[in-house]
Amino acid sequence: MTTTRSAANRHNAIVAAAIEVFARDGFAQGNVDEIAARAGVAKPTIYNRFGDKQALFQAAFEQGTEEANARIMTAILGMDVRADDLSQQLKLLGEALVGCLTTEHGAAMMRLQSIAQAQAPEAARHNHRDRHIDMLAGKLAQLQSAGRLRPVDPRMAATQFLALVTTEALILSGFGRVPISLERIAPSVDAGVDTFLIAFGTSRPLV
Amino acid sequence: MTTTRSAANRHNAIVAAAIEVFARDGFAQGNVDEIAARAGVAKPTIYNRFGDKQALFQAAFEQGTEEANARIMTAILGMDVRADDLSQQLKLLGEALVGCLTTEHGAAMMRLQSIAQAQAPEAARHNHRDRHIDMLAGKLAQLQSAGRLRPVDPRMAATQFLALVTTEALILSGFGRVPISLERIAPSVDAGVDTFLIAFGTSRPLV
Amino acid sequence: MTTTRSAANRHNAIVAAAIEVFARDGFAQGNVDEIAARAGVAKPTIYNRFGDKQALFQAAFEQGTEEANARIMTAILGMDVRADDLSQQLKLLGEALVGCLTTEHGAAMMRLQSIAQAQAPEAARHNHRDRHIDMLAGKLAQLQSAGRLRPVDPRMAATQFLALVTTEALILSGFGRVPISLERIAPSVDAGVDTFLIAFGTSRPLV
Amino acid sequence: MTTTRSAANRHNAIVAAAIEVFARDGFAQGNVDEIAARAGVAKPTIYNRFGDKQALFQAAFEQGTEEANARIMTAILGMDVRADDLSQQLKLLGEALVGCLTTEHGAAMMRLQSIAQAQAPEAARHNHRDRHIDMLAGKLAQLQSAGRLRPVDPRMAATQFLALVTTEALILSGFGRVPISLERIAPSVDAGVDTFLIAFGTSRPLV
DNA sequence: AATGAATGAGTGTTCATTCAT
DNA sequence: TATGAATGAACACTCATTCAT
Repeated sequence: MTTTRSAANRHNAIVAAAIEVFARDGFAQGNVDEIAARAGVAKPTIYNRFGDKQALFQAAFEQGTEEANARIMTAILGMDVRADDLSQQLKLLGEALVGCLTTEHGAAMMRLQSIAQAQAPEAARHNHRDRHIDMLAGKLAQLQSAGRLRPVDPRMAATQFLALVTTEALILSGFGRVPISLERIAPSVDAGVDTFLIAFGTSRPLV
Repeated sequence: MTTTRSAANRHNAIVAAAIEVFARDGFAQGNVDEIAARAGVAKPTIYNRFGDKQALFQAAFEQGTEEANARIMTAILGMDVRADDLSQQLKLLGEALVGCLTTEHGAAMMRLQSIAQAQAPEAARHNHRDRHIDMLAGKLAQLQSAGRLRPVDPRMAATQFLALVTTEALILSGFGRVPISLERIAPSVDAGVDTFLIAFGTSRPLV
Repeated sequence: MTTTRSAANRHNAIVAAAIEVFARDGFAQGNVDEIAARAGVAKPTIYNRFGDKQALFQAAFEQGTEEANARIMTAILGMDVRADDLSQQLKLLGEALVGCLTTEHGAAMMRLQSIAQAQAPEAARHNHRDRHIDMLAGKLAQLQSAGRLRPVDPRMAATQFLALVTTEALILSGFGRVPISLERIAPSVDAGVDTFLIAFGTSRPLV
Repeated sequence: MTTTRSAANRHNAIVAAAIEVFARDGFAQGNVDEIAARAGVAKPTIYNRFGDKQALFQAAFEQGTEEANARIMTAILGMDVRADDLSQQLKLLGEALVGCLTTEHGAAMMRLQSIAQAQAPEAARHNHRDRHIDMLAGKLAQLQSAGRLRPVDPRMAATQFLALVTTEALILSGFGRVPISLERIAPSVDAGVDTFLIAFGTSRPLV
């Protein structure tokens, strides 16, 4: 009670600082001193709580991933499968997903993701991508049941949806290094959705 | 003739060693001592020729990229737009492209690519992706002229082709960190081509 | 009380070691590793406390200069302007001043002085020579008031006193590099005082 | 005959470059690469001709000293012991001597001198100071014979003359590091000569 | 539990010097 | 003889990690 900053506060401050620093500088270049300074704690405090640099990274990565994951899940869950304009719904979803990457935090997480890939492959498994695909596949299955999408393997469709819709954003953003505006990326999202609907929709366009 | 190793040999040995080491350990962790040892030269030789670690990385990255680029260009150029079975041609192309990534060298280059992204964004521009898309777009345009693909923007189609066909390989391989077999990835390539042809082909499948 | 070496101890040990090493080897050749070893600390301790080699030199130079300065000030202040034998007083002063240079520490400081001159001219301003001249001028002014020296500009007289009395010692000692004994240098000190008194005294010798 | 630069030319160019570089940067910091570049030769050429860095320094120091010495000797020899105005003659001499230090080359030589003192004490013996004192003593002896100076040990008088006249210039110039103008230093030269004449002249001033 | 200070182990870079031509 | 290229040996400086308090 006397301490102005609770233990949880400290913990969060450290993790937040670690995300910033690791996302900016990578694992090897990320400086524990700077993390401590930004978090407003002494270095040994970090070591007392996290053990070593690798574990600190892990913790930061996991917590950050969790947050990003929650956002993505929310976006997917938010899609209204009963709305009239399916194309628009999918484009909104696509933009929401891409938006998760263009966010400061989202970009940082992408960087952490690729850093983790290089640094601690086992940790990188926590990317939750399978969960996103499952959840999206669930939505697509509903659309199939409603006769609004062709009845193909929903996980495959979900995977390809993500590829069509997000790849360009990933590349343009340099995998999270360069911030990109939604305006810049929207056309490729829309084009991805269009292609997706041609391939998987039930109302075929003229040849 | 008398010297067992010419200057060019040394240069290549250094670059090759740099690619290996940087691809495995990243830029910051990549050890110049080890690069020198692997190349069989003294450390100052590297500094004499390349200036500093960053420039060495740049050189390695550019040369490696050039090689990978050549392979990809060859794969694209090799596609026979007049062959009867378009689907098979595209699948062969897709597998060739994915093969460029599953190669030892290709994987290394992908790792360098993402490292460069983090380390020297301006350098990472040398990834030639636009050239690949242009070249592939050229091929697709030919197919459009022949009435075998719908007449849509060929660059957009090329971009989406690459997304559909290669994304899964990129993700499964952890962006080059984990080697993947062609067998493992072939299904997703084929599925990507199938979807591509449904969306962009002229002979529509049954609904 | 429990720690055998307090922080201040460490600090002093480092500075002392730095003085020794820099005085012997110069700035560029002076090895931080050796300074650390002599001081019985780890190298990073030095860098933590002083920042870099240049700052370490500065600190050593300033502290050493301060000490040498104190000794010289004491010598000047110690001169008794009321003693009967003025010549003897001045010779004692001269020998004391020269003694400050023949000391191990004094010689080291002279070397540091010339090293600093080359290395960090702005730092070398801390040589306090002006203060010595001022203080000596004060003493000479007292002697002038007492009618024991001719009434000329006391700072000029002080400057020339120092030149006459110490120049030979400086040169013989190779500016601090070679230790010289007081016996060896005393004659030139005495001769300097004699000349000084002929020029500035009030009781003229026979021609 | 075919080579545009003779061997002697090369030699001189190297020595000149060495003087510049060593005077500016000291021995340890003086870079052989830069010396070679300034001299327009390859580094091994220097090593072929001089052996090692130390020998190169020695050679540069000796040749430079020789030149400076010649200038000083000329100044001393040029004093007219029969001129009416002795004071003026001595002041001209003093200014000439000080001028040898304010020269670009003279200052460089002073720096080399103190560097040599630190680097190779045995080499520093080549400073010819004793010769200057001898030669000046000879002049003073002539003046004594002519009854224009009191008959005291001429070497001692010469030594004190140099001290009185040049010390201030040495100090103000930071031993050659800072260029000083003759105007700035002339007063102290004149004052030194005045004091010298009071102490050693035969026509006494009023008390 | 938190910290100021210390440290061992490295790492990029430089430079005098030497081969090979 | 002159040189382009190579190298061994250092060295300043950093940083994750740990003591002592």
